[in-house]
Amino acid sequence: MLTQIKAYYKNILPNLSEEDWERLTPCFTIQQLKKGDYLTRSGEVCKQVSFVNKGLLRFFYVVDGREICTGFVQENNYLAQYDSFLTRQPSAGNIDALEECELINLSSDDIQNLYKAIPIFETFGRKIAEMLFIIIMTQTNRLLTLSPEERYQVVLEEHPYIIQRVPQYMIASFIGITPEHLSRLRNKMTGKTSRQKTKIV
Amino acid sequence: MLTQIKAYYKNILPNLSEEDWERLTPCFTIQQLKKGDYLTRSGEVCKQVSFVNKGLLRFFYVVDGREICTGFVQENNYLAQYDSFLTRQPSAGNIDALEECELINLSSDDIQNLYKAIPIFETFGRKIAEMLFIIIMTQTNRLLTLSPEERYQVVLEEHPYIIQRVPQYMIASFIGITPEHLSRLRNKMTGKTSRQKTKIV
DNA sequence: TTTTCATCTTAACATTTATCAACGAGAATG
DNA sequence: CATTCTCGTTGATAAATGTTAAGATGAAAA
Repeated sequence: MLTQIKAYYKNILPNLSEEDWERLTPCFTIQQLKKGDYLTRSGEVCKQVSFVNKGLLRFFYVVDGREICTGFVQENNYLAQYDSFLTRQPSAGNIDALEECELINLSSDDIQNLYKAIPIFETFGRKIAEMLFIIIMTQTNRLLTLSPEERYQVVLEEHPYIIQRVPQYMIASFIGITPEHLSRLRNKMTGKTSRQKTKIV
Repeated sequence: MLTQIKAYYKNILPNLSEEDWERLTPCFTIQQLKKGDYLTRSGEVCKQVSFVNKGLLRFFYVVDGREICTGFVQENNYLAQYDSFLTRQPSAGNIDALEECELINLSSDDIQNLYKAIPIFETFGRKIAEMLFIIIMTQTNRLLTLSPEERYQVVLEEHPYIIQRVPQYMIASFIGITPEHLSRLRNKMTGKTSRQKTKIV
């Protein structure tokens, strides 16, 4: 059960001792989600972070009755409604399961205690925050510097798995266009020789 | 000289001891920038973080010969080409001074040493990363969920100082439109009664 | 199996936004 | 003072993208 998450911690914290790991594991709780289940809903305060042991989830907002995806998280990554988690304010976003999921959770309270009790865990928190920052900054930069077609191309190249597991209309909102428009772009792109254009990030 | 930055640290780390502060200050170096000077250039690896003691700077990319602003940082904030700083890879972005600036710098090497030497400094690093994450995540969400007009409205409401100190064409690229289009939106907006629309984040 | 539902595609049309060019105001410079 | 230069505005036009509606396909459900 904990094989993957232990490897994840060891990768970020090569110096993590067996003792510290043993102090960590009692804090873990397991959560199962079925396809379509919500992990967090708009208006809630997020009080945990989840390691995705199995499955795939999405972040999304509902604007004017439409769902807009802002991110996807698959196995072997950490996931939370971080804005809400960090600010302790209700989030406007939702997270739900696109597939059957198995999560390993860590509560806010436990995390705060771990920060105090295990110095190296503070490093873990910092590195997670730094990773998330880079991911989200990359996305922002792409929204501002790339065309929709280029953004789709990047998704294809960097996250080929997403194409397999996520409906196209979700990808469309993720790159900031309508499903119909993405369909046309795809149609236009097929058969093209690989282009070289300015790519930021 | 260090009044502002000390208050900044004390705010983030209320428990910061006078001793720890004294170990920190020798690492600071002062940098002056004139309007138009670059702090970091595309292609460079960022090896420091800067506290803005005075002035205003912008992040920007050059795409197809055009400058696209992705952020602004004014006095009393930390600033760096963080993607490059964290990954130790060359950045595609630039930072330059929109006004005469005074910066208080901390080098990568010193930061790494401080992480080891002063445990509470690790907390500082984590909180900075968390703050940056929230800022940039908010921007991404707005690019995906708000119209250009709404995005401009948000800038007006949240950063009225930016309007005063930054040329409009930079604001335009920051919210993802052309200067001409922003000019038209502003024209259209004047005289309107305050609207209430769905606002995410 | 049949039926329903979700997803993707396509077309016609509308709207938004970009492009290109010109002009004017005001600041900076000589 | 005259002269650039930067910046914002406006207009005409083009391109990109959204909207609405319809149909096709295949998966899920009855």
